[in-house]
Amino acid sequence: MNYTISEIAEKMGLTAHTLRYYDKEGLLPFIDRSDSGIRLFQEKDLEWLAVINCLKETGMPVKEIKNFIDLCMEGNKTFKKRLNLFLIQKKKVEDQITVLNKYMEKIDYKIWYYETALSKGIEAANKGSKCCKDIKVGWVKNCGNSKNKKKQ
Amino acid sequence: MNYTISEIAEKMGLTAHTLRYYDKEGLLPFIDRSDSGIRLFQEKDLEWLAVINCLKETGMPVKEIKNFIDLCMEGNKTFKKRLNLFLIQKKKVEDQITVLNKYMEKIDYKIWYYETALSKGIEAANKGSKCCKDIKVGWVKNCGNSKNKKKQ
DNA sequence: ATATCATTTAGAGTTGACTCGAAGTCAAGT
DNA sequence: ACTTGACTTCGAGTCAACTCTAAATGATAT
Repeated sequence: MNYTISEIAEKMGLTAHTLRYYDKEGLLPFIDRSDSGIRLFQEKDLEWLAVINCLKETGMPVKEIKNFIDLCMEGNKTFKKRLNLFLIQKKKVEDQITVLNKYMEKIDYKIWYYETALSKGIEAANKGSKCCKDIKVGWVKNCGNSKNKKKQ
Repeated sequence: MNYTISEIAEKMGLTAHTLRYYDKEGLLPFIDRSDSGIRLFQEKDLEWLAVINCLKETGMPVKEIKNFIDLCMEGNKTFKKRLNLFLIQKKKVEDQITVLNKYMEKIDYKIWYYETALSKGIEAANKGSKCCKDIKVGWVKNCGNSKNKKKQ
């Protein structure tokens, strides 16, 4: 059974415009067409879209996704290259998660700072921090006048 | 002691252009200027930049960062709003990490798939998957042999 | 003091990823 | 047959976030 571009757009949380754009960019060379040129999406295409979506959501640009699709179209002889591509992508996602966790610490410090300042006053917040020394100096106070420092 | 825009750009891993762009967008209202109009960056500004960087790297658009900076400039009476902003941002980062972990599973499956196909053949990979049923149908199989299509 | 290099502004250009509009074609319902 | 609404392509427009250029001024080294 076939689906229209709108049905697929709906299922994938995209617009039909976006799907046509992806097609134009060479991301969807596998979709069939009717005699009159209308795209006939099938169940299997949802798998393709899921992988494209995975790569896109983990930060791969459209052009690189196209390269991957091109590899797929070349057949089994590109397995090694594709494996490598996913190994690289895995590393990138791991790095992204690491970075996000790092920033999460900063955000947690800010939350702690503001909560302390709100409940006990600014002085307590400025004195109390034992964690996150790198951003210890309240930059509340510093909205204009500090002495401290250092960050990479 | 003061730093030039280039020194700060270097330290922050940005370009001087980008810093001027941020300034133009209202992200750096706190930096001093010399009589002749040259920006005089101080240690304290590195803290500001670190927080701006944190918000930017966790996906906050420049315009929203500006709103936050504006709140800071209004002084202590905006503490509650700022706390709230960071609580929202924390939630967003948690969500991002969750999503990335989800995609990581898909990537791991792909890696497993290609490794199995490479070491034991495609059939084994197509039969063996117990996990990730949603992408179980080998799209390896589906590569290349779909009837055809058109393309712009 | 002169050359060289950095800084300033305003504004234009680039890139990536859509997003939309026009004009035409196709398919389903009455 | 006709209307309506979804589909098609092509190309232009939008938006965010830079990125660069030009022309002028500032700072530094010889």
